[in-house]
Amino acid sequence: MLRIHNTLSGKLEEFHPLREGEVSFYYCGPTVWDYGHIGNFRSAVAADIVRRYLQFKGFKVTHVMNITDVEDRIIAKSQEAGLSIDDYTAKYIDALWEDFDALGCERPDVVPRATRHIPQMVNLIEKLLEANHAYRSDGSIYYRISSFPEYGKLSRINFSGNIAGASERIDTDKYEKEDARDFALWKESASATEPAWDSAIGRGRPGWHIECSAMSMKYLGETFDLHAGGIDLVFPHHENEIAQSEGATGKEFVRYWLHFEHLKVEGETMSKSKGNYYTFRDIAAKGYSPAAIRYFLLSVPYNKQINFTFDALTGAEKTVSGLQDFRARLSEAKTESGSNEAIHEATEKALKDFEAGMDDDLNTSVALAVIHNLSRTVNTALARKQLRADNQRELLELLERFDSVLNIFGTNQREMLDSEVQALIAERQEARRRRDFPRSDEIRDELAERGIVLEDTKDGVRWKRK
RNA sequence: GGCGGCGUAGCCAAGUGGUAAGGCAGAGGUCUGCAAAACCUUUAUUCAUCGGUUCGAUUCCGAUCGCCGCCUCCA
Repeated sequence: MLRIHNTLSGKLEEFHPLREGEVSFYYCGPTVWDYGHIGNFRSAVAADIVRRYLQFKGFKVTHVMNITDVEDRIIAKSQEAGLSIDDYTAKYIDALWEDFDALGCERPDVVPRATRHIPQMVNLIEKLLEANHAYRSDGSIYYRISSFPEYGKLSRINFSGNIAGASERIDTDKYEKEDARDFALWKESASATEPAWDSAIGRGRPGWHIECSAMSMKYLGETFDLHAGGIDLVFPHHENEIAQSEGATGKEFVRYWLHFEHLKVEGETMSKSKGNYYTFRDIAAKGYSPAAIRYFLLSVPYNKQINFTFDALTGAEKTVSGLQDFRARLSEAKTESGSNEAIHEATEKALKDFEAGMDDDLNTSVALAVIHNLSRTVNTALARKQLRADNQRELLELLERFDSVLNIFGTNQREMLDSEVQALIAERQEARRRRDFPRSDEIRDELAERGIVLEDTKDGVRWKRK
């Protein structure tokens, strides 16, 4: 039974979706005004693990990930560049998908964009106005927090305690509001040139929070199972989503809230001013493989801060390559028919332990440890020629299942070597047979320079790309 | 000022009221023509510090120090 930490209750809860066998899952995706920094992808990978593990458990998942493309910063940047919102955000959205795919994240089923859902937002705001949860002030519309007594239930925010240190910042909003805590649902455009939409509630643009309420409702219904995002979204974004959605429908909005912890760099906050700000592309450009980056990002459970260091990434690179070698060795092994009972038991135990770890609030660290332990057991058996055909088949199937969640073993397709390289390998084998080791070493060095690493085994020579 | 998280070997890091998973790096060994890979052995009497509760605490409580986050756009 899967248990997850629900931010709403603050407790570990058994996960039971609304409809048997189906899970509705909304992940608050990125704001597309820049290339995604590595912290964004910590969240994206965490969300991917959530989705994939639910599928592993047999649920049919409807995964919605929004893309925020209406927001003050995007408005400002696109105007600065003299581009429409669509033209300005296009290259960042393309880059997002490239990175997303490189990191092995399964694409969400639905990816709604705020700019494409203005009517739904307007509709929701109208409902809130009717229900007296919202009010007009100048040309803008605000949510009336005093009308929603449960406000604060997700973040457990305590406004009375906040006043002392944070009041200056809360009060600086330039618009006229009844209460400093009230937030904008609809903003009147500041200038005639600013991107804006004409609608029944006036000319303007939506506030940041309303898109998630409107879009999740459209694709997942008024009440849905799982809502995830970075921990920084708890307040105010998710708190406001609850106020908007529950204020408009009178129904429970989300049953389980999941929040992903942040990524630090060398123990510090990542920021451009500190010079430790990295995008996924920066890191990949330094020669680290996307598989290693993915492994690193999922090696620490989602609910813990992860400390990004290049040393750790180098370690992940070696680890991933070891796991991929393991799978290749297993699939290439020549085994005799039958089954080794001890290995069979170890295989079943690994599945059980993997599931137990993941069931415990998606503890990927434990899941990975299970795979490493299995790898050692199986490697030993392979070295001692104790593995039989049934074990081999069973183990390959198990790794396939593990990989349907973690996606770290790589595609493992055997590409063909060009004939020149093949000829060199054959020549080296011949030289070794003649015990002409100077020549065979020469060939090995030459191939290494071409990025092909050779390993001599009892069954012949193996090669892999460096 | 309010609220929350963290501090575990050289590095990354899991975890628990009953005696420290896993990975990387290191050391020794097996195998090998030599390598590589793999395997075996080894690497924290100890979990920031100081107190308390307990038969027993790294795990619970309190204090102290340090780091991180939210309270403002953020993953």
